[in-house]
Amino acid sequence: MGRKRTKSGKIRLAEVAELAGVSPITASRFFRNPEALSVAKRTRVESAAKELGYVPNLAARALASQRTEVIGVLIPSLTNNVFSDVLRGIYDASEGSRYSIQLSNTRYSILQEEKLLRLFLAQKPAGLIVTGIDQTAESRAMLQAADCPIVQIMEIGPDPVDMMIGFSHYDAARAAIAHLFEQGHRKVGFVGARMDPRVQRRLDGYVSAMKDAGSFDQRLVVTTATPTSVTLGGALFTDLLAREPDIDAVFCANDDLALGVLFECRRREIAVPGQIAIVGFNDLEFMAAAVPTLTSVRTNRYEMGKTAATMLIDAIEGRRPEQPVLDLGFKVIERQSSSARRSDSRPAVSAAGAANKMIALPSSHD
Amino acid sequence: MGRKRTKSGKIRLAEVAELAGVSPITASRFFRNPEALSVAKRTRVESAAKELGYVPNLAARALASQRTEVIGVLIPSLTNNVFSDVLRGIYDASEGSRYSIQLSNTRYSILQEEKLLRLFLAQKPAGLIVTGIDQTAESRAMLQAADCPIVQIMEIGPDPVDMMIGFSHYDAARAAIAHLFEQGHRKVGFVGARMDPRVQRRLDGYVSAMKDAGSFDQRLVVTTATPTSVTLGGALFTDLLAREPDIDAVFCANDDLALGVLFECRRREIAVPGQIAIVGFNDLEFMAAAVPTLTSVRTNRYEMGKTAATMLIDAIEGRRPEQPVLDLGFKVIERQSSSARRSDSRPAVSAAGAANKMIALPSSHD
DNA sequence: AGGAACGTTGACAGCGCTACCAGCAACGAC
DNA sequence: GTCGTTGCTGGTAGCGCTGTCAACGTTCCT
Repeated sequence: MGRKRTKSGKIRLAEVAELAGVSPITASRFFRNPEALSVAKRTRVESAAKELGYVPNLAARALASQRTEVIGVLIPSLTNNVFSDVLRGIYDASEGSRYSIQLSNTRYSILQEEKLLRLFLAQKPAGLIVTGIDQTAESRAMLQAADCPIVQIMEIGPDPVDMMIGFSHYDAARAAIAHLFEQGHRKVGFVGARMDPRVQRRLDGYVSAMKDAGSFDQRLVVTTATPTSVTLGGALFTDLLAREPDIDAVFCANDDLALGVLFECRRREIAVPGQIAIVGFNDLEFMAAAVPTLTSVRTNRYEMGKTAATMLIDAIEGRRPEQPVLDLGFKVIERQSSSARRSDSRPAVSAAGAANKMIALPSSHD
Repeated sequence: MGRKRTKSGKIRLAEVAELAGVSPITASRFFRNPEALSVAKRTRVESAAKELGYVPNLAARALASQRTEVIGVLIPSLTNNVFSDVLRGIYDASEGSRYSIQLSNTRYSILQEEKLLRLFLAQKPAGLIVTGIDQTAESRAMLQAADCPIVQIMEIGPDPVDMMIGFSHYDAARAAIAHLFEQGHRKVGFVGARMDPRVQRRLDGYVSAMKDAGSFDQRLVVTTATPTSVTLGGALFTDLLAREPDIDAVFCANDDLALGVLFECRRREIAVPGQIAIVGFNDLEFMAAAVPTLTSVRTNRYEMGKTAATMLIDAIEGRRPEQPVLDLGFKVIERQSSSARRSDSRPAVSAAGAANKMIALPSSHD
């Protein structure tokens, strides 16, 4: 009877055990591995816990068990729509599990990422989700040495640290360009912002596709390190036009830029797709609502987050996936903005319903 | 010498203390209240910690001190742009502090919020940020009873639980309508989605302004419980037009809807603002880039999040703000989409509205 | 029947840190 | 000189839980 009972009605495991008529350790087991208890004790502990409104003390649990039930998530941006979809998937998957999400923002800096990684690892997380495959050597070493499962998301590549889920931005960009060529467009510009590694790989895909077609010209590429925005799309497009007035299509590294290009075309009274075709990337919701509807490359962001968290939790609990690297693929969603060249110069003003009819069409991939 | 040293080179406070030649408790104090140490010991502990690469064990700290350094954040949506800006502010403010953010998504359900609140409170957070002022009675009681600072964000109202930061959605909507009236628009429709409490209060503001002008008609209001989207903006506007073909303006409860209305106008070849004026809400980035540029009500979302977290941390550390309720106000950003009915007049600069916080900006561009 | 194997339960000893209080030196007030 | 007072330091005793291992009863096998 060493310990005095805590004054306020604070419910500890000991209280639950007492009410249930079992030892504290048995009650403890109930919460971690109910199957290990006999049915009789299990129900007794269960009802005792419910009656007292017991909530386990996570700090004590973490201290005693030498591990936490925290999943660390490192993403480069909180405001980018792409990541908010991924995050939603992660949070949805973690809900109902015992794990909680600890989120940190690397702001597209791999040095910041390294710093945060060190911080996270020191707290022995149950698992880790990191963005992309471009880490510092030091970060990579820490990840390799970490004794928890790790999922890299957003893209796939060689040498996964552990698990990996994403798609090939390179292939996706190539598919977008292939689509434009199929529609008869030849002089295709590239507009990109931020130029993080994934955007860079989209650019690489664009370059390779253009070179394959014998159409590559460095002057067709306009990029900036500035963070992306709709306004920026218009500005970059303006630059592109000043350099190469006779382009017939623009591949935008993301949808915000594509929307900016569309507005800039409207401002300049350039017909889309009559004079210039537009293709975006990610297929955000507004792409299907725009006039004309905007072609984009659909990426499965929500699913990516959800699957990543699910894989991670499974791995934490010892159920490692048969497939540690998962390619979620992409789809080129063909819409009005990239339709064949010969169409008249007015944008197709069609019945509201017709716009979304073009959805579908898996491409070279997936 | 009771305890054996942990086998692997795990650095505990005891190791730091030993190297520094002080007792563990003195080393502990160094991390919590360095000023309490003599300068000599302070520097000794500091260099010892650095030399060993000591990282405190947060679980042990939380267990021993009976409190955590976690700030709980409850928001209704992870994908809504509005909240991602707020979140960014919160994360930015928490960075560099000792506090970490624990985020949960209520999905616009106050029952879910209550459940999450119970979960959070059980872990004794250092502070709490909750969205809005509409909680269940039970939630409110828990918040009142919580022994940590609490900030309600996104809006202001009577009876703050503790601290509060936001603005009046009601006044903001009234200001938007006042602006439309100043520009000569009379038959103003309302388009709203999701209809969460804050959107509802925007609707209330709209209704009151319209009634003041003697122009209110229930048929001018089109709403749905469906989550918002650009596409939905077009659909709701279509409904509105079918009911009231001769409206001359639309006030949209958010910018996504406004963009959808703009596209729908384009699809139907309705001139904006010639035939129909459009006003949105929140002033997302794309509003200034659209063609025509779209008028909106600017809200200080990033600042709201940042200030909320800063106030909260200050309160946790005993520096309570002199002003527990902070009204961040709003601004009607006047752009082309709402300019005066006659085509030759340019957007006017006006100081409209009831709220003294409100400042109308000149503009058409940002 | 005897023993092994299994399933179930409990006792004990911490996990790494901090709250609390006691101790000690240095200093000023009387 | 004595007494408090202040500033700094250390010892003790947990915080609430779980890992480990031992002990027990039961079942199954030979």
